[in-house]
Amino acid sequence: MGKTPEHCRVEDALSILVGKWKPIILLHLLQEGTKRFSELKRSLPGITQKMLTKQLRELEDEDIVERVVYPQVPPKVEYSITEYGRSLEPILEAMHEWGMKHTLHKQQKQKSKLL
Amino acid sequence: MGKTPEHCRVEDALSILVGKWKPIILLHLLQEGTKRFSELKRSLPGITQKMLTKQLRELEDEDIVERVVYPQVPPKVEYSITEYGRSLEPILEAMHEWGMKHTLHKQQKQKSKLL
DNA sequence: CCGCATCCTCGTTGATACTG
DNA sequence: CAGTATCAACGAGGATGCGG
Repeated sequence: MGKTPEHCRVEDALSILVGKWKPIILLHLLQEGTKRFSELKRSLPGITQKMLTKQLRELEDEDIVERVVYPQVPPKVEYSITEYGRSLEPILEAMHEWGMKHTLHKQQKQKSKLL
Repeated sequence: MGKTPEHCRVEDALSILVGKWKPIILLHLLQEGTKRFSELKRSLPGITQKMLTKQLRELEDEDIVERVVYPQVPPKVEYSITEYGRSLEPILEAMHEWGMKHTLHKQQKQKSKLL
Protein backbone atom coordinates (compact mmCIF):
# COMPACT_ATOMS: atom_id res chain seq x y z
CA MET A 1 0.00 0.00 0.00
CA GLY A 2 1.67 3.16 -1.25
CA LYS A 3 4.85 2.34 0.55
CA THR A 4 7.00 2.87 -2.49
CA PRO A 5 9.79 5.39 -2.26
CA GLU A 6 7.86 7.72 -4.52
CA HIS A 7 5.17 8.15 -1.93
CA CYS A 8 7.59 8.47 0.91
CA ARG A 9 6.22 10.59 3.71
CA VAL A 10 9.07 9.87 6.07
CA GLU A 11 10.39 13.34 5.39
CA ASP A 12 7.27 14.90 6.83
CA ALA A 13 7.81 13.32 10.20
CA LEU A 14 11.51 13.96 9.95
CA SER A 15 11.05 17.64 9.23
CA ILE A 16 9.12 17.99 12.47
CA LEU A 17 11.59 16.12 14.61
CA VAL A 18 14.66 17.64 13.08
CA GLY A 19 16.11 20.71 14.64
CA LYS A 20 18.88 20.75 17.11
CA TRP A 21 16.52 21.03 20.08
CA LYS A 22 13.15 19.70 19.05
CA PRO A 23 13.38 16.14 20.29
CA ILE A 24 14.50 17.16 23.73
CA ILE A 25 11.93 19.94 23.94
CA LEU A 26 9.23 17.44 23.06
CA LEU A 27 10.50 14.96 25.62
CA HIS A 28 10.37 17.60 28.32
CA LEU A 29 6.85 18.65 27.45
CA LEU A 30 5.68 15.06 27.06
CA GLN A 31 7.03 14.02 30.42
CA GLU A 32 6.53 17.10 32.51
CA GLY A 33 3.39 18.56 31.01
CA THR A 34 2.84 22.28 30.78
CA LYS A 35 5.88 24.44 31.26
CA ARG A 36 6.51 28.13 30.90
CA PHE A 37 9.15 29.64 28.70
CA SER A 38 11.71 30.30 31.40
CA GLU A 39 11.33 26.82 32.90
CA LEU A 40 11.89 25.27 29.52
CA LYS A 41 14.93 27.44 28.97
CA ARG A 42 16.40 26.36 32.29
CA SER A 43 15.82 22.74 31.32
CA LEU A 44 17.81 23.10 28.13
CA PRO A 45 21.35 24.09 29.04
CA GLY A 46 22.99 25.95 26.20
CA ILE A 47 19.94 26.95 24.23
CA THR A 48 19.52 30.60 23.39
CA GLN A 49 16.27 32.48 23.77
CA LYS A 50 16.15 32.98 20.06
CA MET A 51 16.47 29.28 19.33
CA LEU A 52 13.95 28.23 21.94
CA THR A 53 11.46 30.73 20.57
CA LYS A 54 12.05 29.61 17.03
CA GLN A 55 11.75 25.89 17.72
CA LEU A 56 8.59 26.41 19.76
CA ARG A 57 7.05 28.54 17.02
CA GLU A 58 7.75 25.86 14.45
CA LEU A 59 6.24 23.17 16.63
CA GLU A 60 3.28 25.43 17.25
CA ASP A 61 2.79 25.98 13.53
CA GLU A 62 2.52 22.23 13.09
CA ASP A 63 0.02 21.92 15.94
CA ILE A 64 2.46 19.85 17.98
CA VAL A 65 2.62 22.25 20.90
CA GLU A 66 0.16 24.76 22.24
CA ARG A 67 1.09 28.24 23.38
CA VAL A 68 -0.96 30.09 25.95
CA VAL A 69 -0.25 33.71 26.74
CA TYR A 70 -1.42 35.19 30.03
CA PRO A 71 -1.94 38.92 29.57
CA GLN A 72 -0.28 40.12 32.72
CA VAL A 73 2.82 41.87 34.00
CA PRO A 74 5.30 40.33 34.09
CA PRO A 75 4.42 38.26 31.02
CA LYS A 76 3.69 34.58 31.38
CA VAL A 77 3.58 32.12 28.52
CA GLU A 78 2.96 28.43 28.89
CA TYR A 79 3.67 25.65 26.46
CA SER A 80 2.24 22.16 26.33
CA ILE A 81 1.93 19.22 23.97
CA THR A 82 -1.27 19.01 21.97
CA GLU A 83 -3.20 15.79 21.71
CA TYR A 84 -2.05 15.63 18.13
CA GLY A 85 1.52 16.10 19.28
CA ARG A 86 1.21 13.06 21.50
CA SER A 87 0.89 10.93 18.39
CA LEU A 88 4.61 11.48 17.91
CA GLU A 89 5.41 9.76 21.17
CA PRO A 90 5.73 6.21 19.75
CA ILE A 91 8.19 7.48 17.17
CA LEU A 92 10.31 9.27 19.73
CA GLU A 93 10.15 6.18 21.87
CA ALA A 94 11.26 3.92 19.01
CA MET A 95 14.08 6.24 18.12
CA HIS A 96 15.21 6.41 21.71
CA GLU A 97 15.30 2.61 21.99
CA TRP A 98 17.15 2.31 18.73
CA GLY A 99 19.56 5.03 19.79
CA MET A 100 20.47 3.15 22.92
CA LYS A 101 21.13 -0.06 21.01
CA HIS A 102 23.13 1.87 18.48
CA THR A 103 25.31 3.33 21.20
CA LEU A 104 26.15 -0.20 22.31
CA HIS A 105 26.73 -1.30 18.74
CA LYS A 106 29.25 1.47 18.23
CA GLN A 107 31.03 0.63 21.47
CA GLN A 108 31.42 -2.99 20.44
CA LYS A 109 32.72 -1.89 17.06
CA GLN A 110 35.34 0.20 18.82
CA LYS A 111 36.38 -2.68 21.05
CA SER A 112 36.86 -5.08 18.18
CA LYS A 113 39.10 -2.55 16.49
CA LEU A 114 41.48 -2.65 19.41
CA LEU A 115 42.14 -6.39 19.17
CA MET B 1 13.82 3.57 32.99
CA GLY B 2 16.37 6.12 31.87
CA LYS B 3 13.82 7.81 29.69
CA THR B 4 14.52 11.21 31.13
CA PRO B 5 15.51 13.95 28.74
CA GLU B 6 19.03 13.81 30.11
CA HIS B 7 19.50 10.31 28.76
CA CYS B 8 17.85 11.05 25.46
CA ARG B 9 19.24 8.92 22.65
CA VAL B 10 16.73 10.10 20.10
CA GLU B 11 19.43 12.22 18.53
CA ASP B 12 21.46 9.13 17.70
CA ALA B 13 18.72 7.69 15.56
CA LEU B 14 17.95 11.08 14.17
CA SER B 15 21.53 11.74 13.14
CA ILE B 16 21.43 8.59 11.03
CA LEU B 17 18.14 9.33 9.36
CA VAL B 18 18.82 13.00 8.79
CA GLY B 19 20.27 14.07 5.53
CA LYS B 20 18.28 15.21 2.60
CA TRP B 21 18.41 11.81 0.91
CA LYS B 22 18.98 9.18 3.53
CA PRO B 23 15.43 8.08 4.21
CA ILE B 24 14.63 7.59 0.56
CA ILE B 25 17.92 5.83 -0.08
CA LEU B 26 17.14 3.46 2.77
CA LEU B 27 13.63 2.83 1.49
CA HIS B 28 14.99 1.94 -1.92
CA LEU B 29 17.54 -0.46 -0.53
CA LEU B 30 15.07 -1.97 1.92
CA GLN B 31 12.49 -2.64 -0.72
CA GLU B 32 14.57 -3.46 -3.72
CA GLY B 33 17.57 -5.16 -2.16
CA THR B 34 21.04 -4.78 -3.60
CA LYS B 35 21.51 -2.01 -6.09
CA ARG B 36 24.52 -0.59 -7.81
CA PHE B 37 25.55 3.00 -7.67
CA SER B 38 24.20 4.04 -11.04
CA GLU B 39 20.86 2.31 -10.44
CA LEU B 40 20.50 4.11 -7.16
CA LYS B 41 21.35 7.38 -8.81
CA ARG B 42 18.71 6.84 -11.46
CA SER B 43 16.17 6.12 -8.74
CA LEU B 44 16.83 9.42 -7.04
CA PRO B 45 16.01 12.19 -9.45
CA GLY B 46 17.92 15.31 -8.64
CA ILE B 47 20.63 13.87 -6.47
CA THR B 48 24.20 14.64 -7.42
CA GLN B 49 26.92 12.02 -7.49
CA LYS B 50 28.69 13.81 -4.71
CA MET B 51 25.68 13.70 -2.44
CA LEU B 52 24.87 10.10 -3.20
CA THR B 53 28.44 9.09 -2.47
CA LYS B 54 28.50 11.09 0.71
CA GLN B 55 25.21 9.79 2.07
CA LEU B 56 26.18 6.22 1.26
CA ARG B 57 29.55 6.62 2.97
CA GLU B 58 27.91 7.95 6.09
CA LEU B 59 25.43 5.10 6.17
CA GLU B 60 28.30 2.70 5.58
CA ASP B 61 30.26 4.17 8.47
CA GLU B 62 27.32 3.44 10.74
CA ASP B 63 27.04 -0.14 9.45
CA ILE B 64 23.62 0.58 8.00
CA VAL B 65 24.58 -0.23 4.43
CA GLU B 66 27.19 -2.51 2.96
CA ARG B 67 29.37 -1.57 0.02
CA VAL B 68 30.87 -4.20 -2.26
CA VAL B 69 33.38 -3.23 -4.91
CA TYR B 70 33.94 -5.51 -7.88
CA PRO B 71 37.50 -4.99 -9.14
CA GLN B 72 36.74 -4.86 -12.83
CA VAL B 73 36.57 -2.46 -15.74
CA PRO B 74 34.27 -0.64 -15.88
CA PRO B 75 33.95 -0.43 -12.11
CA LYS B 76 30.94 -1.93 -10.40
CA VAL B 77 29.89 -1.12 -6.88
CA GLU B 78 26.88 -2.57 -5.14
CA TYR B 79 25.09 -1.36 -2.07
CA SER B 80 22.73 -3.19 0.24
CA ILE B 81 21.17 -2.90 3.67
CA THR B 82 22.94 -4.71 6.47
CA GLU B 83 21.05 -6.83 8.92
CA TYR B 84 21.74 -4.16 11.46
CA GLY B 85 20.35 -1.58 9.07
CA ARG B 86 17.08 -3.48 8.90
CA SER B 87 16.50 -2.67 12.55
CA LEU B 88 15.70 0.84 11.39
CA GLU B 89 12.77 -0.38 9.32
CA PRO B 90 10.13 -0.07 12.07
CA ILE B 91 11.16 3.50 12.66
CA LEU B 92 10.98 4.42 9.01
CA GLU B 93 7.64 2.66 8.83
CA ALA B 94 6.28 4.56 11.83
CA MET B 95 7.48 7.85 10.43
CA HIS B 96 5.95 7.10 7.07
CA GLU B 97 2.58 6.34 8.64
CA TRP B 98 2.72 9.41 10.78
CA GLY B 99 3.77 11.50 7.80
CA MET B 100 0.73 10.40 5.84
CA LYS B 101 -1.61 11.28 8.67
CA HIS B 102 0.14 14.57 9.11
CA THR B 103 -0.37 15.41 5.46
CA LEU B 104 -4.11 14.93 5.95
CA HIS B 105 -4.03 16.94 9.15
CA LYS B 106 -2.46 19.87 7.36
CA GLN B 107 -4.95 19.68 4.51
CA GLN B 108 -7.86 19.82 6.93
CA LYS B 109 -6.28 22.77 8.67
CA GLN B 110 -6.06 24.57 5.35
CA LYS B 111 -9.70 23.84 4.55
CA SER B 112 -10.96 25.22 7.85
CA LYS B 113 -9.05 28.41 7.20
CA LEU B 114 -11.03 28.98 4.03
CA LEU B 115 -14.41 28.98 5.78
C1' DC C 1 31.31 3.59 -14.06
C1' DC C 2 32.42 5.42 -9.82
C1' DG C 3 34.00 8.96 -6.96
C1' DC C 4 37.23 12.60 -5.37
C1' DA C 5 38.51 17.76 -5.18
C1' DT C 6 37.32 22.51 -5.50
C1' DC C 7 34.57 26.36 -5.26
C1' DC C 8 30.34 28.63 -4.12
C1' DT C 9 25.66 29.69 -2.18
C1' DC C 10 22.40 29.88 1.14
C1' DG C 11 20.00 28.52 5.24
C1' DT C 12 20.73 27.62 10.07
C1' DT C 13 22.64 28.76 14.47
C1' DG C 14 24.96 31.78 17.80
C1' DA C 15 26.14 36.29 20.28
C1' DT C 16 24.60 40.40 21.72
C1' DA C 17 21.68 44.19 22.59
C1' DC C 18 17.22 46.19 22.93
C1' DT C 19 11.75 46.39 24.09
C1' DG C 20 6.79 45.98 26.08
C1' DC D 1 9.53 37.57 31.65
C1' DA D 2 9.31 36.70 27.03
C1' DG D 3 10.37 38.00 23.37
C1' DT D 4 12.47 40.85 18.67
C1' DA D 5 16.46 42.82 15.89
C1' DT D 6 20.87 42.70 14.02
C1' DC D 7 25.16 40.91 12.69
C1' DA D 8 28.59 37.29 12.33
C1' DA D 9 30.00 32.39 11.72
C1' DC D 10 29.41 27.85 10.14
C1' DG D 11 28.23 23.92 7.47
C1' DA D 12 25.11 21.26 4.41
C1' DG D 13 24.28 20.89 -0.05
C1' DG D 14 24.90 21.99 -5.22
C1' DA D 15 27.85 22.73 -9.71
C1' DT D 16 31.54 21.46 -12.16
C1' DG D 17 35.72 19.24 -13.64
C1' DC D 18 39.34 15.62 -13.26
C1' DG D 19 41.04 10.71 -12.49
C1' DG D 20 41.38 5.49 -11.99
